[in-house]
Parts: sequence; C-alpha cells; structure tokens
Amino acid sequence: MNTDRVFKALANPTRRRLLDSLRARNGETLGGLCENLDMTRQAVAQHLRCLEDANLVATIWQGREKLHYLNPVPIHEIYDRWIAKYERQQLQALSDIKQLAEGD
Amino acid sequence: MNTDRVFKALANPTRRRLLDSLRARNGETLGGLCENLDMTRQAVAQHLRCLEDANLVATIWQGREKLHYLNPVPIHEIYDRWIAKYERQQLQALSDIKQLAEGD
DNA sequence: AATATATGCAATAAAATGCTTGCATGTCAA
DNA sequence: TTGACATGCAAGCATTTTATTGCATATATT
Repeated sequence: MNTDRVFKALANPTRRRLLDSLRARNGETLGGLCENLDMTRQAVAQHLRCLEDANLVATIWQGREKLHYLNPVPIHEIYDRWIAKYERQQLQALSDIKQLAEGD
Repeated sequence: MNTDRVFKALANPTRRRLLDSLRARNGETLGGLCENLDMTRQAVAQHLRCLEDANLVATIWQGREKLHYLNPVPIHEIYDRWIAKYERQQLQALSDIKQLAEGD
C-alpha cells in the first residue's frame, strides 16, 4: 500500500463524497457519480483516477460504461497501521496534557 | 471537529512524521522536532500550526519553549465517523467486485 | 452507416501548498 | 543589561492540485 497516496486521496472533500456515493450505491458509472457533483465530468474522472491510483476504488468496464467499486482495504490498513497505535495512547496522552496544564 | 482540516493535515508525510515523533516523545519543543527533519525551523513551525489547527496537536508554553502534545481524539473520531462504516461493508464490497469480474 | 452516448486524453489557468529568507519579539543566563 | 536562544510573523517563489475547455476514441442505437 502507498500510504501517502491513500492519505492524499482522502484529503479532498469531493473524493470523500465520491467514496460516500459508492458506499451508498456500489458499482456506479462515471456519469452517475457526476450527477451529485457540481463540476465537469472530466474533473470527476480525475478525482476517480486519483482514488483508483490509491487503490480505494476498483473499476470494471462493462461495454462503454466504467463501473466503480469501493475497495475498503486501504482504509482498513490505514486504521491498522496508523490509527490504532494512536488510540492506544489516547488516555495517557490526554492526562499528560492535563497534568502539565495544571502544573503552575 | 473539522473533518477536512484533519484529513488535510494527515495528507502530508512531514506532518505524519511529526505526529510519529510526538508519539515517541510527547511534549517535544519546536527545536527538538526540527532535529529529525531536513527543512528550516520555520517550515516545521508551519506544519505544526497546521496540526494545531486540525486539533491534532495541543501546545503549552513553558517559558520561551513551546511544548507539543499529541491529541489523538480527532484521529479516533475520524475512525468512528468515517472509517468504521467502511469496514462494515468490506467483505460485501469485495465479493461484489469478484462476482462481477468473473461474471463474463 | 450515421448519430448519440460514455469515456479518455491533453493543454491550460487558477488556486492552494510547501518551503525559503529576513526580520521581530520575548525569555533566559552571564 | 547585554547577548544568546526559542519562537513568531510575513513576503515571495516554486510546485502541486483542482478545475476547465476542446478534441479523440469506442460502444451503443436507429
């Protein structure tokens, strides 16, 4: 997994909306995904390519239509490798801050 | 929580390294955090401000030093509100894709 | 075969980002 | 009180990102 690509892909609100759309309706076409968004088809296609490059979306051609499917694996991997280890320290870190803040 | 700010903050490898540094050594000063990074102090300070704006880092002044503390809450919230719901569908989505790919 | 539909590709323009340099401010220490 | 240290502020520049426009290609429909 390319961590940086995944984080960068997630850093854009339009791309997060696209992932949400696919969560609601997996297998959508480019045209279908455009309907919710206020920008050109080409712009949406670029966002989708970005999501594909990050491996967050997989595509299948069906005739002249390109179907888009959510791939939740990279998001899960980010959680495993990156977020979970922060959660473990959560309470410790917070109490550290409080102690220092009240320290003088 | 400002979701967009948090995602944008996480989208930069230097800022992720800073969070990692704080995970290893919570309460570091700006100067200390600079030592691992190959850029000017001012650049690091800008990254830290970005992390502060995203509420990922909390700071406390101690004399002329500014101490930086990791705040894991936004990361946890992102997991809760944004990642967990993707995980739930993980297996379903993957099998959908496989079925379609093998479909003809 | 001709036309409409779904998408791709590429050049650009505008905006955001990342980093630098230079100077200012506040705190510590001799 | 003077000089060193830790940080802040701000302007400028290069790069990246986001979106647009225009044209090309491939599939479907009539």
